[in-house]
Order: sequence, then C-alpha cells, then structure tokens
Amino acid sequence: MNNKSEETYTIGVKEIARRANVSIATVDRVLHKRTGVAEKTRKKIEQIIKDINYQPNMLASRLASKKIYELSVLIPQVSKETDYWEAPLHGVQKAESEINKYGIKVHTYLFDLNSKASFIAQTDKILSRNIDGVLLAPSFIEESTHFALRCKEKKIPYVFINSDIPNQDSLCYIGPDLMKSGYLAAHLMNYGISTQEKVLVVNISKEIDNHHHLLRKEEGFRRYFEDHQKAVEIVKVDIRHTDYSSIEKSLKEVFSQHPDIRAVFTTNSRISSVARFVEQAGKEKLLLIGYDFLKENISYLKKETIDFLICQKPEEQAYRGIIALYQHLLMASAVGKVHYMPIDIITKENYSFYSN
Amino acid sequence: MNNKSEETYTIGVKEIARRANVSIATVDRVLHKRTGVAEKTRKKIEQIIKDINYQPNMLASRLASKKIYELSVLIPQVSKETDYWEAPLHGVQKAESEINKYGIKVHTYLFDLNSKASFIAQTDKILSRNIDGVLLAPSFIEESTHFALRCKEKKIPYVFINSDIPNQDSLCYIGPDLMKSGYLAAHLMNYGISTQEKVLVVNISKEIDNHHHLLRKEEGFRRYFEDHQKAVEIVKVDIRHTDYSSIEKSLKEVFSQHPDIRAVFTTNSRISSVARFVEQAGKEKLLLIGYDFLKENISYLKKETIDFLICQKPEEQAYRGIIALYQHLLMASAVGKVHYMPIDIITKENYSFYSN
DNA sequence: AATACTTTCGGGTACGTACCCGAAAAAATT
DNA sequence: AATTTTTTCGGGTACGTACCCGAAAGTATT
Repeated sequence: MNNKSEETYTIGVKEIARRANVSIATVDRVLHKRTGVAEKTRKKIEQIIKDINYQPNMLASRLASKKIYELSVLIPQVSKETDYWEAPLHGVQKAESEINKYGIKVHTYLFDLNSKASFIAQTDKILSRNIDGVLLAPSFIEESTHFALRCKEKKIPYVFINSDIPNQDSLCYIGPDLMKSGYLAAHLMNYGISTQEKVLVVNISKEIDNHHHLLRKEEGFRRYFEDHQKAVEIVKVDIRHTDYSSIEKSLKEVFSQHPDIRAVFTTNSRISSVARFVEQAGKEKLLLIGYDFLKENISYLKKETIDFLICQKPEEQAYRGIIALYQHLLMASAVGKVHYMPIDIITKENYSFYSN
Repeated sequence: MNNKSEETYTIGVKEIARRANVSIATVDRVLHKRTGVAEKTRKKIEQIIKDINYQPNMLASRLASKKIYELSVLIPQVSKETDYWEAPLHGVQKAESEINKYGIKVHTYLFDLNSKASFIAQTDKILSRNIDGVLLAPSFIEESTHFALRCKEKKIPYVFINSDIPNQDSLCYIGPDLMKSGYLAAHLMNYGISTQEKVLVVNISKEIDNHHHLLRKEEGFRRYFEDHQKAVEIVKVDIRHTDYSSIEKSLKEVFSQHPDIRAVFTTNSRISSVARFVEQAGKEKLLLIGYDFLKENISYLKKETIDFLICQKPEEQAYRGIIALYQHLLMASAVGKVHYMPIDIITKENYSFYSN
C-alpha cells in the first residue's frame, strides 16, 4: 500500500561508500573497526559516517550477521521449600522461544538460595564464558555487587529482577518496589487489627545476606505504622532455617512469649509454613499476610488461613528482563531504568483470576 | 565468533517450499492470503505451516517489505495554560527518530483540552486514514471510549498514556497510578499539618469529563485520610475556567469562606496558578502540593511557594508507548498490560536532578 | 481444434548489512 | 629490476522474506 521509496530515502553503507568513493566492504571494515584500511581512507569514511550521523539498520544487520548473542540467566533453583522460581523460569523460556530466531541464546544457571557458595560458583561459570548479557536475581548483595562490577568491567549489560541493588549501573531493574510492598502489607493488616495489638514479622531465610531484601519489606511495613502513628507492637523473629521443624520451633517459642499476637506478616513466600503452624497449633484466627502465588500458599488462602498474598508477576519480570536485554543489544533502544511491577493483592476471592 | 548454522537450523519459507514441492513465491502467497493458489496446494502448504509451527522472521520480513506502519498520536496541544504536553511530544519524537528507519511513521494530532469537539474532530481525522496503531491520551472518557471501540472494530491496537480507562482492551496503559499518586499527595501533606486542620483540594479543568481523571487523584487523596482516620477537613473547589482571573476569583471566595485552610492539593499542573494567588494574596505560608515538572511550577518550587510536585516521567510515558506499539506490530512480542511509572516527588532540593 | 482468456506457479531481484575470497597496489626484500 | 611480502581494497554472495514479471497449465470460447 505504502511505498517506502517514495517517502524516506534511507541512507546506509551504500551511500557512505559512494560518497567516500570506496566499496561497501571498506565502509564495513571501518564500521566494525576491522583492520585492513589505510589510515587516510579510514579517516575519510569516519568523517562521513559522523557527518551523516549514520545509524545502522539493525534489522539488516542482525539478518546478515551470524553472531549469536548469548545471555545468561542466574536465578535460584526451584527447591522443595519454594517453587517460586518456577515462574521466572517460565518467563525466561517464553522470552527465549520468542527471540531465539533472532540470534539470541539463553543459558540458565541456577543457584541454591541457601548457599552463597553456589551463587559464586555460578557467577564464575558465567564469566568464564563469552557472554553478551546477564539477567540476575541479586539475592546475595555483596556477591551480586561483585559480580556486577566484573560484568561492568567486561562491558556486559546486566538486568536485576525480583530485588534491586540500586546504583549498580544495571541496565535496569524489573521487579517489585520492596519497600512499598511492605508498606502495603501493613496497610492491609491495619484493617484487621486495632491499636495496641501485637503483630509479628517473620523473616525466613538461611543466608543472612539474602535477608537484606526481606528487611526492605520489613522497613516498609514498619514505616507504615510510624507514618500513621499507630501504636502497634511489632514483634520480630528471624528464622535461619527453612525446614518446617525449625520454623515450627521458632514460632512456638515466639507465640509462647507473645500469646497475644494477632497478625503475622511473613516477608517472603514461606508464609505457608507459618500457616501450617497456625493451623496445627489450633490457634484462634490470626491475620496472615505473605508473598507469592504458590500452590501451597493458595491452598491456605482457600482455607482462609492466609488472608492476603502479595504478588508481583514473577513470570513477567523475567520475561521483560530478557526482552529488555534483547532490546538493548539488538535495537540499541533505550530501556527505562526501573520497571516496577504492579503490587497485586491476592485474596480468596480473586486468586483464580490471577496471571503471573 | 559464533556460527549460527552450527547451532540452530532455522526453518523458513524455503523449507516449507521444499516440503510442499512448490516455489517460495507460492508459499509466500499462502502466508499472505493472496490469490493465485490452487485450493489443493493451498491446503497442503497451510498444513505444513501448521505442522512445523512456522514463525516468520520479522527481521527479514520488515527488511524486505515496503509496507510502512503508520501510527497516530493523539494528545493535547501545548497551551499557554500549561506546557505539560511538551514532554510527551518529545517522547514521541524521540521514539520516532529511533524507529523510523524500520518503517514506522508517526502522525501527531493535537486537541484542545478545553474542547471535546476538537478531540472528536481529531479522532475522526485519524480514523479516516489507514492507521496501524494509536497512542492516545484519553482525556475525555466517553469520547475516548467511543474512539477505542471504533479502533477495536478496525483491529487497530491502541495504547493509553497519562490516564487510563480500564477494561477498554487497550494494548496497554503507560502512566501513573492516579489513585496512588493522590494517596501519596495526602501522605506528604500529612507531614505538614496537624489533625483538625483544613486542607483544600482544587480541581481546575474546563471540560467536566476531563475532570474524571482528576477525581481519581482526589479519591486517592481522600482515601489516605480515611485509611488513617485523620480528622482532616477537606474543602473542595472545582474551577471550570483555566484563565488566571477566574481561578483567582474562585480561590478568593474559598479562602474568604475558609480562612483557616492550611494546605492545598491541586490535582493537576495548574498548581502554579494557585501558587500565584497565594503569593499575591500575601497569605501566611501554606503547604502546596501539585503536579508536573513545568517551568512555572519549578519557579514556585524554588521560591518555596510550592512544596512538592508529583511527576511521572511524561516524556518516557510517550516514548514507551510508541515503542510498545512498535514491539507489538513488528515483533509480535507480548506487551505488559500496565506499565505504571514511578511516582516521583520533586522538591526544591532535588528538582535539578530530575529527568522526565 | 485453434484461439483467447484465466488461473496457477516459479525465477529472480531487492531490502541493508556481514563477511569471504581473491586481486590490485604498495612496501620490503632480494 | 625482479621478487616476495604485506597492506589495502572491491566483487560478490548470503541472510529470510516480499513481490514483480512472465511462463506454463488449465479452462472457456469460437
């Protein structure tokens, strides 16, 4: 219907070659900083390129090039304790299947959330390969920062998902606003309790560093009550083991000390363990708020043991992370620094409509 | 370095042609539902296409095709009253200059925020052309809904920016969470006032329909105080004229009736008019909160007449809207339904670091 | 059965860039 | 001055798809 040639006269290597009175191949050599061009011609061509502000046609470039961009994904493995990371994995796979035909290849590396060592081992493995981009869940702050630095040195772009480490020159962060989600949790909780009542914050995570992200949620949670001068007593417990019996033990202790706790905020998906405990302990109804759309959590949501789940589209996070890298590498198109995901509130009533 | 052919054997029209024992051209005819193919061969080819789940290579397709995708942008014109829409316009232009070489063309249509008629006239103009996608600021609810319906009929994807009309089957919405931003405004205000004090909400907009979006901010604003059981008295004034003298008149009236107002929340960028009034009236310091990074607003921010501006990256909204359409049309890649922009708080201290 | 017309199809070129291969030119070595 | 070596460069093909043009096959008309 429309004819391109009528409209825009696209200016490409051919035109540059014509103006410089050389062949396309020579222009190409200059563009790719390859050797085999006399200094004089190089200068001349570079000047023309600058003059006309040449922008390569990425479509043609990708089509002709045999180069394959290799992306690495580093996220926690799915464990028996939580299958949260299944969703991001799906997002990665979905993105890959969409773009692999354009010369993108994704390698997935999994680490154990309970082991910094496994994280480090995987980063080493990634860096030993020749990689063009990284998608990363920076669960361990220090190690991730170090990894990011090494990537920066090698000029490898990296994207954070799920939790952010600000000011790390990442290409972007795609995920929740942790503070806000904690704040929201408090807000929800506030509907169910009255002043002077006791609430419990539970952080469950083996590695202390990993804890840091949970703390940001906790911070938001506390901030809410401060902001609203609500005299709520917040009891807090850190549980450093993720197996149920350890959790049970810790919770038993807390509740014996504070039998008047009325609500529990669990800063990650381990809320199901808390729910299990609450059920088994046969306690009166507590208000439970936690994270993530996991089968086990949903089952407790159905039974109304859990009241709210906060969820932030884990699948889409990873999907968009990969796409962002693709965009960046192939289209050289600017990518927004931060992509906060909507903070979704899942209840018994709406869970069946939720899509990750 | 890497060689594609080693790895993935891409399966394309050529392979289909080989299997069907026809030429590439015939396969192409089937793919594009063109005429000139015997029913029998068509069936056969369609079967093969389905069997191998053929996915066309968009890069090659776009490169070879002469088709130009025409996008229309419909946003308010920059008026003497507010230059807010300059930023989105820049975003559009930036996006266009990035992707025009891939066969995307953008036509910008501007309407008068004070005239529904102008909006309708422009939508008609847009629909009379053969358009492949629309970026739209749905300032007038009813008219926009109607326009969206007509686009849907024609299977033209459309993206909302700046304000959303949910459940309208838009490709996506990119912009602020209006309610939350009002909520935030209340939150900020809450720091500066004590209980029992009076605050003023000002909606300034000629067209009542346009008002609707302002109301969502107001709703968020009120919600905050409800949520926190703050006994704040909220006075409200709707101003249906955007010239300063009308605003002045209305405000004078309000303040004479309520001389004890301590803070003002203006639900859009017209906050500068309020600031001007406050200065001229020589009132004691009021807490002023409004919207948008405009020159005039900033000047009042510097003088501390305005305390906070809430801003949501108007340029990036439009930029990302265009890119989303491009993605959708060319890459057939899924686009997230909602892209909420960060809610940025601009103060005297940080405004110089802000980027739209 | 010859002609005209319609339908069906394939060859081939183009899109803009990447990159191979070999030729020409320049420089270095005899 | 003849040669080898090195540097510089251009022709040409490929990427996967779109689409033009003309040929072959089929159908209708005399």
